[in-house]
Amino acid sequence: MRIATWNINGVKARIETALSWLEEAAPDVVCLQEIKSIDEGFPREAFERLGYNVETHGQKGFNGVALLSKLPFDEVSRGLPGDPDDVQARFIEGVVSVKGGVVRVGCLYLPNGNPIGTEKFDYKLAWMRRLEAHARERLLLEEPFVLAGDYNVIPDGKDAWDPRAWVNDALYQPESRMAFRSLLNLGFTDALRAVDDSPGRYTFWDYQAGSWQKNWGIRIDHLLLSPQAADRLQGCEVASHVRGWEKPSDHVPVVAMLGFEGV
DNA sequence: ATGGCTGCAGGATGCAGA
Repeated sequence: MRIATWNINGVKARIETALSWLEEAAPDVVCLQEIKSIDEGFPREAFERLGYNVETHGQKGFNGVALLSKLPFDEVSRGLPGDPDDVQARFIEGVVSVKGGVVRVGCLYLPNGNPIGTEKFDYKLAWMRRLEAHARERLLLEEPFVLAGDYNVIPDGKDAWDPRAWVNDALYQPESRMAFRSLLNLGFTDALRAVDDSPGRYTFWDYQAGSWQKNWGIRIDHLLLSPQAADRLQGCEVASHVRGWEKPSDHVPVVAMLGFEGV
């Protein structure tokens, strides 16, 4: 089973690019972030034509997440628990059945948090505490569980072309990185790092300043695997070539391969 | 390398992103 995460930076602006990659890579489950669309405006038929079941959690203008799956969803839930006043659409979770069990997938768009020293950074850290609490609950289920998305966290210096350029950025603050480590230390496996610990495995290149051409990238899109999912891990790849396509997102897809009977 | 771009809402340009 191929499970992908991709911040597509606007589903309506990216529809042709998205469909091209889905046809090329044929992932079984896809976590999309920054759809920037309300549910009613999501071009679901285009994805359904490729054989996907579609579940969205959108809002007007910004944010928004979606799940695509070739297998039908047994359950779907929208929103991250822990703050009923949070109106930002940044989390959706679904369960699909495979032979002998289930796979649970959480799709997240973690707040950027810039600039530091403002309520935006406080919101980021609070959101990460809520995510950890939710993840802790889900791990009790002892299921294959994949928590995938745009974490907006650069975990390590080797995850940036020039870490010094990020020292005052919310994505690389010690508090952000510690919260990510705390989440990992619940028992998750960073899928890419389980198969490749080399530097330069970036998932984002800014639109500005020729960042792609200069390879000024960062790694901020991650798939975290529960022990039951990590046991199935067969590989993980960053589809970096997609950044060079026409009308690209500033993020590229990351795909983890999990072995299940039949998929 | 603190944004030189891009998408969205709305119908000009301001906001948000990372």
